[in-house]
Amino acid sequence: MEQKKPLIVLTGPTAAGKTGLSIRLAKAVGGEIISADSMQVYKHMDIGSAKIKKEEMGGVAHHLIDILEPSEPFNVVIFQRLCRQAMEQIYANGRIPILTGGTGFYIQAVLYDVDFTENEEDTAYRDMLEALAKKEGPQYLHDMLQKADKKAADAIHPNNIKRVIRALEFYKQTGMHISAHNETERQKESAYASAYFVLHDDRQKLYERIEKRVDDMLAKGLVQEVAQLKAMGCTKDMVSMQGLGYKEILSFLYGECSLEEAVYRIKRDTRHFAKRQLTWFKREKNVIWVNKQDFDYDDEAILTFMEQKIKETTGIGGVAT
RNA sequence: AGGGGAAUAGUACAGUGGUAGUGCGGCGGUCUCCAAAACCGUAAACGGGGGUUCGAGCCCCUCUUCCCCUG
Repeated sequence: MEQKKPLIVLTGPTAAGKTGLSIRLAKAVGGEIISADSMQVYKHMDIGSAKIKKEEMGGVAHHLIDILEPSEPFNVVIFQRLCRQAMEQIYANGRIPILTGGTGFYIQAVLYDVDFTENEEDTAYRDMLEALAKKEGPQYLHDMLQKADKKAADAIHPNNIKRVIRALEFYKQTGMHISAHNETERQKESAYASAYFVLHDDRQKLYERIEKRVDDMLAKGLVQEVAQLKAMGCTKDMVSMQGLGYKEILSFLYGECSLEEAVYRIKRDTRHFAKRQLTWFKREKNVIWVNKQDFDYDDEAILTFMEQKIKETTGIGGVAT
């Protein structure tokens, strides 16, 4: 069997401090950073996505940042493909990939080499189901799924139209049950010699930092950034405009709510988002929790701990190349 | 000081004398192609003390607090 290649994952809830730490880690370990972030892939979206600045990179190579126009679609499958390409390149350079970002689903897709059975665009069927859901109600679609894939239907709540549609689509395209497929995929082990770090902090502190960061974003000109995107022709239905901070400010710019209301929603929804991220990471196997409190918020101590763990799990020493 | 009104969950509000509800927030969870998305679940309250009544969040008295009006 082929030897597993090394992969370092550095994740955690939004505003936990991943970005800063990732640079230091990359330098210590001889790594390059791949962003596992569904919004930082987009150009022209710097402030709201808390994107790292060129001058903050400290010479460390970054991948999957600023690679798409906001009008372009993006999803796990695209991410997985691009991420694999980037990793090959990094291995070829004799360096180590460091997956950094808060999108747990994306990390999972790469780490467990999830099979999404790529198939040609079938938006027609999707659109048809969406229209059907609107007309007949969510229960109607769920009933369809009940007949096609009972197990999936039992597992998915009728109101969760997105996943009901995906399950139906999967059945139509492959003739197989997504419930069975998922079960198989779930049993996979990490495809890499990986160290999976989750950076986290006291909930109260995290929430405070989130609120402060949103205020900072506004001070830096988030509204202007979104206004420019709007002027470029960005609309609500684009994947990029579903990002936190973007959909709310867009709504404000369309006169649908006050700025105060928009800011309130950004803060609230970002807090909720951070909570969902934590829930996700709690479920992931083999994660190494890095509680900042336990290290007295000392980055040096955190780094030492991480290097130690990396040596244990991947066999990589701490010597930079 | 006098007159009037209000007091119900963290908050904003419901609640014929008969099992105290709703939204938002909080907390927990699901997730294998829109995931910064979508979805689900849960805890939590009648200001204090008397009285009337089989039974009081609701009626009466009183205390406390808050709001409005008038000197």
